[in-house]
Amino acid sequence: MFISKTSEYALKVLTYMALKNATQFSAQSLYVELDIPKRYLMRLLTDLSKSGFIKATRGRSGGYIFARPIDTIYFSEIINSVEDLQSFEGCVLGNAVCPVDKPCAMHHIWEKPKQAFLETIKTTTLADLL
Amino acid sequence: MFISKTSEYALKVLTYMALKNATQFSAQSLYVELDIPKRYLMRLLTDLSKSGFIKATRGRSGGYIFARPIDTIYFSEIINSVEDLQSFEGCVLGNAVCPVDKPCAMHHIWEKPKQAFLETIKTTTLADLL
DNA sequence: ATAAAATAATACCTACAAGTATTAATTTAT
DNA sequence: ATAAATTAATACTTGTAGGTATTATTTTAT
Ligand code: FES
Ligand code: FES
Repeated sequence: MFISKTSEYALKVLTYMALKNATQFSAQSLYVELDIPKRYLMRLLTDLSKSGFIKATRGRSGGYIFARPIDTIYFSEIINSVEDLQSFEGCVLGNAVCPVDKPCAMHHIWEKPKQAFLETIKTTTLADLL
Repeated sequence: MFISKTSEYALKVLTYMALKNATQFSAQSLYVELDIPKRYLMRLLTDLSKSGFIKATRGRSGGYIFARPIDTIYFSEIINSVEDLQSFEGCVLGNAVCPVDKPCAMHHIWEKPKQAFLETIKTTTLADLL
């Protein structure tokens, strides 16, 4: 499972845009390139727009462009905008946070993969794809 | 998100049993210890039983015991019994597998956390908790 | 024998993520 | 001005993981 389908879509869209280096992307053009249900994609684009990653211009020759320099957009921020990143920080056996005094049975074993994941998404930006 | 709630429950049950070192566990006793909805837990226990991790004995003084030595039970096997481990092996951007010739934009970045996760669950058994 | 205490099977319900449909608003080419 | 091409808003539908309810089966203490 790892991340939600919507996170997957969001990453797909933004990584595509980051690599393609076009000035503007219409929902239609993204739809034909990426394998995401059209209407779902369109709503996602508005969401990503509201979240401040991209900027929409409406109307006949409209579309989306990045709203910020891509070296300021961390993967953690993208994922966090469509699902709760907190669920990754917490305990794998369900505690809201890892209690420092009394960690769960899996705490130690879980530490490495958990940190690898969090560190990767927190220290990597879209620009690192280039 | 990481793993499903059901995986979480399965791990919770089996790690608890592995550490507790009692000869037998009733559904009731597991219910009062672990924070899992009772009926859901009961169904899960039958599932874990069918999967061969534990063995049920019915009747008045029944309950569950491990069906195999716990140093043969890998976390990967537990998770795989309640959700599809394949979804972790595949591409983070949705391809069924990572195409060796043409990996996706995130493939390189994703490699480390992905391997950390898979390696941990594939090389660790319940006995390693002791 | 019978009742109690346990697991098993089956069916149903619920909440939420994922997906779809419809209509509105905005911009620009003509 | 008008129509076309785009994004935005809102509401609805679907699929499925998670959770509940009911009844059946099995075993053992009495
Ligand atoms: S306490 Fe459970 S993972 Fe840290
Ligand atoms: S091809 Fe996407 S993660 Fe490997």
